[in-house]
Amino acid sequence: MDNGVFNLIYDIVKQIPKGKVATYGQIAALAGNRRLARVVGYALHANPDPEHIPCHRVVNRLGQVSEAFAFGGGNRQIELLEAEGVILTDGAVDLNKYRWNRVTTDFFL
DNA sequence: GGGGTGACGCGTC
DNA sequence: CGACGCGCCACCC
Repeated sequence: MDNGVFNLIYDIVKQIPKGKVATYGQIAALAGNRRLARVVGYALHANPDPEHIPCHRVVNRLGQVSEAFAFGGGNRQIELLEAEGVILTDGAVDLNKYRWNRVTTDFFL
């Protein structure tokens, strides 16, 4: 079943609330090791369920979206984020404000 | 079955 | 301050 971290990554990405963004390292850290960031990127790259996996809410530690975003093609990711209320500055979001804190979210929950 | 790469992050030179 | 390599896991050839 979830023998791999892959499945876990999908589960975490699905938990990202609307209007917030998470970094690959953040997800990787929740998955077990922040070094798994590469696997996170690969997992999103596979994106077997884009309708349930908001990969567009996942950005790198710089808050910038991947230019190699093959999810719909082009900067589609940016438009999706703005549609959720996330302001993008030069293709990057303010992680200080939009970074999804699972701990904080859990605190509010 | 083995080797190389990748939508990243961080440490070190 | 800038550039390079390493580490991790999974998938492709």
